[in-house]
Formats: sequence, structure tokens, C-alpha cells
Amino acid sequence: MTTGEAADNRQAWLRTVAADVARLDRSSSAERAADILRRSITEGALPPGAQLSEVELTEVLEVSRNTLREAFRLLTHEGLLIYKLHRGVFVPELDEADVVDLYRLRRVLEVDVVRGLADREPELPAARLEPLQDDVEAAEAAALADRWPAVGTANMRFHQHLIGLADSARMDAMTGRLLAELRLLFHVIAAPRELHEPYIARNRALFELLEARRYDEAAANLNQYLLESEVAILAAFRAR
Amino acid sequence: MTTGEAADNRQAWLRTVAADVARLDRSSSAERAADILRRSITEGALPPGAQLSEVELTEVLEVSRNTLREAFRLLTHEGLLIYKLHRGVFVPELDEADVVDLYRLRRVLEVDVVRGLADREPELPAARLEPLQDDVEAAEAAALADRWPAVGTANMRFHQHLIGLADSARMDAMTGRLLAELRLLFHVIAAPRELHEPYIARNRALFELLEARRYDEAAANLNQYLLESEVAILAAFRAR
DNA sequence: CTTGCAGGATTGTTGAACAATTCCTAGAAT
DNA sequence: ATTCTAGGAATTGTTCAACAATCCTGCAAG
Repeated sequence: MTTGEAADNRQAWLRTVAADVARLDRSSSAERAADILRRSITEGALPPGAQLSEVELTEVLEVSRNTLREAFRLLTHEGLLIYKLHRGVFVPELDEADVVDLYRLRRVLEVDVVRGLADREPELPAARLEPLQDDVEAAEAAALADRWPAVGTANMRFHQHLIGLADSARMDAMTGRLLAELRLLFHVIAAPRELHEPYIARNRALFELLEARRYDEAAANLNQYLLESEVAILAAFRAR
Repeated sequence: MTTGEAADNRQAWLRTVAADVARLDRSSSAERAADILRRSITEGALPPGAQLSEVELTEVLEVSRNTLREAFRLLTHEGLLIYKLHRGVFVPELDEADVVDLYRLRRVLEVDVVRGLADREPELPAARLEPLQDDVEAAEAAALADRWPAVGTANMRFHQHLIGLADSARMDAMTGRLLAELRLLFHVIAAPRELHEPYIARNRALFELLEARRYDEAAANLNQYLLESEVAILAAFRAR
């Protein structure tokens, strides 16, 4: 291991520790309430268009209205809820234009990250790819077990980890929001298997290109991947 | 005017009306308080590192603590404040890594928007460039009057309008946050003239390339522009 | 079919209260 | 002189109850 890799590993470790500390610190009631709501939304329990009543949720979540409203704000920022003044909060209903918008941003960010790896100084340590490998294998395992929602989750994590290679806190945050919104879309699509299955091999191919440090090929591959994925989602969306 | 342009103009008009409606609707106290605080921060009245006391601001802004905290949340989401649990809200102190991060994202987004104009279908109507022209001229006028903060504001608006050409609500929102954070940086730099003066001619040159529909040249120009700007800011930052 | 108008429900905002945590300071121990 | 500790002051986190402002519903009138 070169000294450059050692320094890079150390930096990666510092990032994970900081994330853990932040997670422990946030015993805030608002964030806990937001966690529960986030799960309900991304898992589809609260379908797009649903309104979230304040009085109802204060009883279920056992927090005050003020705290609940703070949780609403958090999720609004993530794109998982929208506020309508004097009317309440709703789960957003995304349309085809949103699909196009989300995929445009995904392409811009993810392709740039991969392309940027070529010029990276020092070179990306091999250990940084481990989370991606884990995600690829998790998706493959879940597919064998017919657990398609888990395949979707692993796919999301793969792309989040991919962006993480750029060491950009702001890109990480943006990607988190983008992927959360994408999950909103997935729930209006009927066939989870047809939707998620193609990603498995795609992600492995991309991972192997990254492992071989063929970054330009990987970027081109990823761009095509995302273009085709967008078309597939749009088609499934129209056929709903 | 082709029918394509007419449809495009109509869409642009719908967007401005929607923006006006949204602006009128937001009579919410929290957002008004956030507006005032936002100005104070971006104009430098509240320097990086400053703590915002709740009791103090409830008296000044004449809102309740709960409403003030909602305003804090709004600004936190824009990157203009950071929350430290049980310690309060502070104006962030950005460092050199943040400069690099912010400029990387600016380059990715802005260059992609300009490059994307080449493939746009239908072609960009000339009227869409008018806001950019206004910003260029506003910057030139402010420079003649020695009003350098106004030059900086016009420059910000130029880049926001540039991103607006992509018709992507999410890019608009991201850019808003990025530029707000950038303003945070400008206030720790001593010389406003040396900082903002180079942008004036740069923006005009870029605008004219766009007007001539030489999008690839414009994209290359913009990329170089942002790279040099980053270097300049980093230098000024180290010399503070 | 549209328009106008109650009144009932929901959200927006406030102020006070208490709990939890951090900050500050004075004094004790070394 | 420095470090450590205890405890009180100050600040933030959260709840609650109340009221104001706004929106939605249904119905009556044109």
C-alpha cells in the first residue's frame, strides 16, 4: 500500500466515523419522526398524492405538532413531501417530466464522477470500490431469493456509493435526494422484477470496468445505461 | 416566429406566472423571517461563524420561537446556516475544500446546461436569453458606478439564469443553494473589486457566444472561466 | 351550470412551560 | 500555576393549549 492509499483510506475512515457520530447525535425527535415517515413513503405505504394529516400523525408518532412539522420540513427538503400553504403536506406525484429531469441530473453527476476518476490524484485506492462490490453481490443474492424490492435497494446503494467516490459532500446530498425521488416513481410501476432485473448485470459490468480502471469506458457504459433506464421507466410509466 | 417558438414562449410565460403566484402565496411568517435572515447573511451582516441567538432574534423579527426555528430550518436547507444539536445555529465557515467542492459542482452543472443547448429540440428561442442580457448590462452599469456588491449580485443572477435555460426545476434549486454558499465565501475576501471585475467581461463574452448559438465554444469558454475563477478565489482565500 | 355564502375542518402562529444539554465560573486538588 | 470538578446560569429541545387565518364542503340563489 502506498502512502497515498494510506492517507486516502484514513480519510475514508474519518468520513464513516463522522457519519456514525452524526447518527448517534441525532436523537432529535423530529429526525426520528422523519425516519419513520421516510420509510413509509419510500416503501410505498404512503402513495403519491396522499395527504399527511397533522393531528392524525401526532397521535401515531407521539410527537407534538411543532416537532411533526419540523419532520415535515426535513422530508420536504429531501423531495419526499411537498408543502402547500394552508393546505398541508402531500406525497409528491411525479410525472414524465420529472423522470426526464431526474435522469438528466443523474447522468450529469454520475458520469462526471466516473470520468473524474481518471484524473484523480492520487489514484483511487482499490479498497474504495469495496462498498460497490458489496452492493453488486447483495443485488445478485436478493435476485436469487426473488426479493425484488431488496434488489432495488441494493441498486440505489450502488449508485449512492458510486457518487461517494468523488468525496463531495454536496454531491452525496444531492444524490440522496435524487434517489429518494426516484423511489417515489418505482411504486407506481407494477412489475418490480422487470424493472430491477436488468440493473443487476449492468451494475456488475460497470463495477468490473471500474476495477480495471478503464474509467472512460465505464463512463460511456454508465451514460448508455442511464439513457436506457430512463426510456424503460418512461415506458413503464406510460403503461401504468 | 415558428409555432415551436410560440409554444416555448407560452411555456416560459406560464413559468413566470407560476413563480409570481408562489411569491404572493408565501406570506408565511417563517418564510418572511427567513428572507430577512437570508439577506443579512448573504450581505455579510452576519459573518461566518456567528451564532444566531433564538431569544434575541424573536424580539428583532417579532416572531415566536417556534416560527423562528422553522425559518432556521429553511435556511439550513439552503446551506446558509448549520445546526449544532443543543448548541444553536451558526453561519457556516467554509474552507478551501468547500471552494473546490462548490466549483466542481458549478462546472458540472453549468457546462452541461450550455452543452445541452446544442441538442435542444426545439431550438432555444432568442427571447430566453433576455434575462442574461439584462444581468450582463446590470453588472456593467454597477461597475461604472463603483457598486461592487451589486456587480456580484448581477453575476450571481447571470449564472442562475444560465442554469434556468435548462428548464430543470431541480437544477434551479441546486444552483440556488450553491450560489448562496458561494456568497458566504465572498465576504471573507477583502477586495470586492478585484474579485468581481473580471467576471463582467467574461459574462458578456459568454453571452455573445450563446447569442451566436456557438454552444460548444460557449461551454469550453465557461469551463475555463470557472476553473480560473476557482483558482482566483482559492488564492484570495489563502491570503485573507 | 355557475356563483356566493355559511360553518366546519385544517393549517399557521403564538406564548408559556418544562426538560435536556451545554457553557461558565469558582473553588478544590495536585 | 494548572487541572479537575461541581454546580448554577444560560440556551436549546419539546410539548401543550389556545387562537387566527385559510381552505374545503355543501347548499341555496341566480
